[in-house]
Amino acid sequence: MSTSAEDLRTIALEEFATAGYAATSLHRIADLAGLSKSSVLYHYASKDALLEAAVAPAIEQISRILETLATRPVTKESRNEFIIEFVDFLLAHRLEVHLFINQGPSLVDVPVVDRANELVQRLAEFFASAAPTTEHRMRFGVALGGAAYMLVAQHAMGFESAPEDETRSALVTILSELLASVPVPAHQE
Amino acid sequence: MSTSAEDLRTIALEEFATAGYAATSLHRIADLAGLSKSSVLYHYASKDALLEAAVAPAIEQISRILETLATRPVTKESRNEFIIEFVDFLLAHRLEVHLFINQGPSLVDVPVVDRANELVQRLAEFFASAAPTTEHRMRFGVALGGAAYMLVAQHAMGFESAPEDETRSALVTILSELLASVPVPAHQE
DNA sequence: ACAGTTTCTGACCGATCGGTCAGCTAGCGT
DNA sequence: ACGCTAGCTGACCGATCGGTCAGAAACTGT
Repeated sequence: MSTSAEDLRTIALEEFATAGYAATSLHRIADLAGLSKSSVLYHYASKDALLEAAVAPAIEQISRILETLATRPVTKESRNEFIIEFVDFLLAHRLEVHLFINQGPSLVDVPVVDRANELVQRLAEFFASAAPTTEHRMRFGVALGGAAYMLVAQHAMGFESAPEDETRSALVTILSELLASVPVPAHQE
Repeated sequence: MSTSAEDLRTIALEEFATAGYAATSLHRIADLAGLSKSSVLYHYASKDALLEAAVAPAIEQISRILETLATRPVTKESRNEFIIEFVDFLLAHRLEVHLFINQGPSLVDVPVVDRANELVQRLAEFFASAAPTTEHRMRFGVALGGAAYMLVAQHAMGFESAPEDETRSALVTILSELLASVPVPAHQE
């Protein structure tokens, strides 16, 4: 098993998410990994392929979460459980989420990003399904975009990153509050 | 008075904010404006200069808002007034804000963007000055990043853009709620 | 009609981009 | 010792990048 391929994925994800996909050259990724540009293209057929490999695990996980979500009925309790699950997902894949949220529209030609955008739409529908008013949809959008922004930009905002569990509980509180007033659909047992 | 220069500013801002600064070429901006790349560089000395010209009005306005903010004492009432003022700023300059929030860290070499980042830090300090806990700071970050995301990505999230006044009132409600629990500093008359 | 200025353009430059290719090097099974 | 493969590299390619420059085109006041 080669560690280089995984190192490249990690490095590329970090750079793509923080500096931007278009602004990150294969040369820079190679330098950060201590390799040559040719070696990067040996492990991954193209820059697109490297991006896909870097974000694939996050896509799979959120896709899995959404599938189990579709089976269970939507109640206040199941939604609160989901928020906790979702926060853990955001914490574990903050770079990928930041990449999707901020660069999604400009990366429409990459298939895996298209799929991510589709998943975000399904998430939005899930939350606003019972009462698709402007405010309810905006609540979800602010929660998602705000969390994604915070998790990678907190150091740029002037305060050092807090311990992980503190961040987690604060995020659960804020997102729960944001989404609490969004009604759940009426359903029969 | 030439309309070309202002057209270029508008077009460049739209492209920089949605497609990304690095991913937007001068050739594309010229095409969208119906001009040649040389003409773009006639009106603006460089790509950086074009970016600076495009975002300068937004910088000046938020800077002015922050100055008047520093003179008045911070109370619950003055903060609620400020939130409304801030929402109107976000609505009027959604593209610029989106650009700062999403691409700020990768554009540190452009002076005007550095100044914008500094202003964001002052805003964060303003809100968390009384109780700089992790949650209070995150509330402001989620509010800012979430609003910036919503205002340009709402069409990408599956629902068409709502009428402006509806968006405005929803945003005021959400941001007020997000920032309501953040205490104001105790002060004497 | 003329000169002067503003606006605009195509040709061109060096640098960098993503990507290809032939070949070097190190390890491993036999 | 041998061949095979995986990992890696520098040289090279066409395309595109931001930017320069000399000059055409259009508009101005006189």
